[in-house]
Amino acid sequence: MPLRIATWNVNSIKSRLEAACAWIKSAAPDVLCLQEIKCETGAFPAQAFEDLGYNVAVHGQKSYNGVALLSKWPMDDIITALPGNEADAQARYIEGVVMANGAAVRVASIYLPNGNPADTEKYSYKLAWMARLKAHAQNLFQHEEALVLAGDYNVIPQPEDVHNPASWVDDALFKLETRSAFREIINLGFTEAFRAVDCSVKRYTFWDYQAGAWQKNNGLRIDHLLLSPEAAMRLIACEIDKSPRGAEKPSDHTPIWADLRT
DNA sequence: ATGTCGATACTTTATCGA
Repeated sequence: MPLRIATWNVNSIKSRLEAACAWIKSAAPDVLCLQEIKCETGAFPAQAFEDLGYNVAVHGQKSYNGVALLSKWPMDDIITALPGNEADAQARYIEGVVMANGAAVRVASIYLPNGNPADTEKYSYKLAWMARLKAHAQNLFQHEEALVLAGDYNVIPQPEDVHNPASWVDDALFKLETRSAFREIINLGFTEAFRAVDCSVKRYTFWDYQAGAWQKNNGLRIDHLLLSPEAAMRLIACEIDKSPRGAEKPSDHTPIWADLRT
């Protein structure tokens, strides 16, 4: 059995608890990285996931942001902040080592800042956060271990990852500066799992709630799994599961998972 | 052109963030 690592921005775990439990039962991920849980750590519905056989690690925050790791396997070395800025109070990062049948895989659940509007301090915060992520990833690379940085990157890597690239050139998710910062992280030696196995276009992980974006397939591919070489050599599949986005009361994101050989 | 959600509070509608 491969090790399945998934990521899903649920846009409030309170609103999505039923959908999350249903998806977990159907996709049976070993690890699920959640973003935008939008609740404080103590308010996270851990019991519901423990009942499904998962260990739970949460870094929550009132109202906004918030990330979590669910793992069928024991987790160790949990860290709940991206190093590099002690003053940053936004809950956007949690990392842990999953002990899967004796083989350790380090997994992070990432909620990278949106950054819009791009002419404000929100965008400089995004770029600073990406620089911190790069620095931290560079440190993690020294371990030469299987490492998966998964989450909502709020980055459209390439024109083929958005329905209408021309209208997104000034957006914080697609600006050249954003894509360049993402590329800098990739260039440390990561493999972006989806593009490693699938070159098809019009493949998205997010569709805005507005303007019939889902019905028209006007989406964005902004949820990614970045694999260290030790993880990438084990990659056997990566798929976007669109079904939760088409269900009742959906998140605006849908899950994406990668299977690693064990 | 607009369109939608979810959380919050001096709440029952407006504001913010996405």
